[in-house]
Amino acid sequence: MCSRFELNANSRQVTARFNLLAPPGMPNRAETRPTDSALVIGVGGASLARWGLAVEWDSRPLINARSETLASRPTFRRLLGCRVLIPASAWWEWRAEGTRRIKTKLAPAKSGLFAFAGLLDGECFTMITCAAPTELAEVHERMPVILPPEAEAAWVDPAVPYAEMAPLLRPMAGPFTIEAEAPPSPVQGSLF
DNA sequence: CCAGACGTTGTT
DNA sequence: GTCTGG
DNA sequence: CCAGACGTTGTT
DNA sequence: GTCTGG
Repeated sequence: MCSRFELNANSRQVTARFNLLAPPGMPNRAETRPTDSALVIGVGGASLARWGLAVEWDSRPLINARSETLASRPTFRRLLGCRVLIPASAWWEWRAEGTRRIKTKLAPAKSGLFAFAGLLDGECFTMITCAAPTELAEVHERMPVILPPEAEAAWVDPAVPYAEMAPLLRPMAGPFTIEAEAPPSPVQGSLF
């Protein structure tokens, strides 16, 4: 599921939206993929972290954590107090249509920045997922957890027990904008 | 980052 | 070799 | 002891 | 590498 997202904003906009004390250094690109650096906001403010936890049994980064089970997974359990916000403006899923996969850009219809729920492990982070609501299920059955803005401060506060935060890990209410992106064009068209 | 696809016709 | 998706 | 999981997503 | 189940 979510293996790509966007933060289409500048440092000043992020500072204002998340009440930061100082403008953060921003990622090089708006579009973030696994292992890329992304902006994360924790109890100590904003910083850059790599997307995906390193695990011993797979060379690929562990980019998602299921909300339904993360409290019982040893890999994530130790991180339940290292909660971070991941500022974003949209994310992508791939809708299966026969054998084709249609890249689809998703965002809350109410425009503006929002925050995914993440867990930080040193310099790497993972993104928490939940079931997708009906409106999005036809695109993809899962989605990243988007926190209600009023819960963002508590989410990053390690003094707040995880048990109080767990109820937040559920599908965001819509509506959403859903934009299918143009299928990739051939690198070289036919000559005639 | 890395594994897997990358295409179609016609049909095992 | 390059692109795509997880 | 030792094979298999360990985590996700999507699904042969 | 470490943990778990048979």
